[in-house]
Amino acid sequence: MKSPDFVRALANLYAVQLHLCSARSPSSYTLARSVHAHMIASGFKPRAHVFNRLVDIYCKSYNLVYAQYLFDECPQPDVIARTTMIAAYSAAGKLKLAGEIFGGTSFHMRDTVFYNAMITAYSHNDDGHAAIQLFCDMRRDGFRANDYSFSSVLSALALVIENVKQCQQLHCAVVKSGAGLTSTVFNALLSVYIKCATSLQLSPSLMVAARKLFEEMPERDDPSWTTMITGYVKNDDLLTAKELLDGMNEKFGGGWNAMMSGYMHHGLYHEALDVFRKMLSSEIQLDEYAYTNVISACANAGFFNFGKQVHAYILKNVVTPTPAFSLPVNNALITLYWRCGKIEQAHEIFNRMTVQDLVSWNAILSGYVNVGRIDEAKNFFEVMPEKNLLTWTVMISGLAHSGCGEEGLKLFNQMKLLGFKPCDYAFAGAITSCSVLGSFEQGRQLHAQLLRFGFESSLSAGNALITMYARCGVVDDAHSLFLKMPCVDSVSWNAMIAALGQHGHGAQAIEFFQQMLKAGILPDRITFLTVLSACSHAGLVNEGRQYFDIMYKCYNISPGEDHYARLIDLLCRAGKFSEAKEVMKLMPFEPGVQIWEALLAGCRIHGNIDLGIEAADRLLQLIPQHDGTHVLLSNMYAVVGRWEDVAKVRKLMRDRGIKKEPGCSWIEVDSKVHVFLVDDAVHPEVQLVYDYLQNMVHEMRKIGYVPDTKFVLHDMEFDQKESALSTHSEKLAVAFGLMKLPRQATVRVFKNLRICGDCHNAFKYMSKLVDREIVVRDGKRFHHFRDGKCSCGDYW
DNA sequence: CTAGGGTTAG
Repeated sequence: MKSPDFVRALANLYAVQLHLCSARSPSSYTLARSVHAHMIASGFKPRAHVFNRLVDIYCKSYNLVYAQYLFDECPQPDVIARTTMIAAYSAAGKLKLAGEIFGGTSFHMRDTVFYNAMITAYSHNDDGHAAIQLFCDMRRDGFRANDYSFSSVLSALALVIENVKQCQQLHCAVVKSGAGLTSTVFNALLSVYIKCATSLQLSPSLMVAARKLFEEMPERDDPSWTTMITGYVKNDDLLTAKELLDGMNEKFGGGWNAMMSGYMHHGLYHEALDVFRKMLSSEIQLDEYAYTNVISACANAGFFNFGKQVHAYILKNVVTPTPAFSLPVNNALITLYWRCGKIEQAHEIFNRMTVQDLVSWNAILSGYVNVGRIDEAKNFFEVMPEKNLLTWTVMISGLAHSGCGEEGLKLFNQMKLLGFKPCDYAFAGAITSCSVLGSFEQGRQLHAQLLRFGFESSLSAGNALITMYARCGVVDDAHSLFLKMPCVDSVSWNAMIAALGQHGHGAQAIEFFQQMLKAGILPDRITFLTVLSACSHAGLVNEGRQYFDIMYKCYNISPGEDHYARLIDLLCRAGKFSEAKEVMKLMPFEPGVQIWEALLAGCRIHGNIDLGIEAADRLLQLIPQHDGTHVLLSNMYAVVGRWEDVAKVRKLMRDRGIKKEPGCSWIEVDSKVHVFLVDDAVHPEVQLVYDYLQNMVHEMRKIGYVPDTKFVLHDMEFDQKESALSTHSEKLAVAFGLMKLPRQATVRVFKNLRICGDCHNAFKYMSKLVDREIVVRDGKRFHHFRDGKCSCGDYW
């Protein structure tokens, strides 16, 4: 046990120490933690001012939980502690808790400062009316409003003002009110003018009035300059903002930060960096806003090296940053690191932060989503302490882009049930989910909902819709949407070229590409990927090669592995293996997974067994557990009738525990979607369809559509060969559709697995037999079978 | 202890 004297001495020491450091100083947080720990260990109950000091430090370092804990420990918290807590709750957006403290404080304890804190709490949380009401109550109850009260209520008024007249009336009222006309009050008034200018779309006249007020102010401090410069920035007048900043002689940092942020939001990253460099070389104090702005600009613009240098500079020159300092800076750093491909470092920064807020969580979540590590992203999503609209949106679009369409849609509905109003990005994610699933009906409903929400001119949602319509089989709808969109960007053009290409309309895709160039849109690396795919799917070998060449020559885009893979794919599908090998020799890097996959797929089609085995060997070294490689290898052996080797690969797959996905098809009949599974023996129509197919196989053999020796079996054993064709689910589905649909109607099949050679043959035959179009989705591509031929020109 | 301004996540 400590003696009472010792504890008293300690208490005095604490009080002095805490009194000496500012609440925002770097060491205050560490000191508070050790004092707090000591208090708990020794059972020491300090006097109110020490409590208040600790509460204040915790609040200022965003450590609301500790502050709350201390506050609850206070036997009788005085008005100062209460004021501090109200401010902290307000900053954390917990208006209700702030209100509880306010309401639970008796009248005789209250003072003006206490009222001011609550007025500010309301106005910071966008409840202007409540703030104004409380300001009136305060004066009615006999408390004198001071300049802080006026500043607070002015910012509340900015929230509710509806027209210019009110704005000017307010100006007069303030002058007459007898408020101490301090610079704070002027700044608040200036801010009212500028907020109105921005929201009422009457910017010119109000900005002139604001500037007049600014010039007439008795003295202009840092916030005055910041407010005025921000005003111009918010009204998209960067030129005037810059002029004003250049005319400023004081060493205030706020205006510079505002300027940097303005440049960044207009995509002028070089200018933003210039501002930062000027700040560095002048005597302006760099603060967290400056660092946050510049790091964010670097992350957005891809200036990763500069960003990392700033990080190093901070670590070297800013001693022991407090959590309050480091929170926004670290949040920006998380984004910087994952954007430059260093997700592990981003994670480490996240882990090392003493406090994380929602922004930190969203930043790291986006990181994992954007590098495609969806399982880790899901884990973060699960354990997040709170979620906002952005959280949900990021997760939904992440799931959709990782192929988890069902989960994406589920989350979208969950989000709506929780009362979040989806933004256009959220819609885009949900729509992309439909593309993945091929759910045309749901996609159309989402489109209708989107219009009801007033997002008809949204670029991101529009682009997602183009892809959705295309991947649900209706290119025409995609096209008419593209034409209806009020403005389009390169993503829209890419989506449209992809839509045409995926449906085998190679020539039209190229035509669209030419139109894009004519419209003055610069093609990017995605454009070329898309164009090359289109050529490959339609068998346009020469065109594809030509576009591959101009990519670097005319547009200075160096082809990546993905571009080379498309080119190899194009050549191999056409059977030009020696040329493909030539390309691989001249390639500036070693072939990776994508290249070998393209090669193997081509070999499978043409039965080029030697090259195919080499490709498969390489692939199995690179990705030993990949099911697709095994399937392709086994199919290739099947193409040349090496059934023993097929069986060996099958055994290998079993030994390695590789399970192939069950084949599953969706077929659209009378707008209802029927599902067939490979082993769907319970489906009442299966036997009927089976007989239909047996008969069809027989007929196909007679005219040579199904060569006996080139039967490709991808999920059967060798001895099941005879029944293979009739058990393939997609063919069952088509047969079913043909029997049910009225003549001439188009049959659409949506399937996410690759179709095989015998499917392709069967579809061709069926289309001729029944004289109608059959549309089959094969991964991201489509085959249109008509009159015994396929749109892919048999370059499948 | 309270005010006015500039920041971070897609």
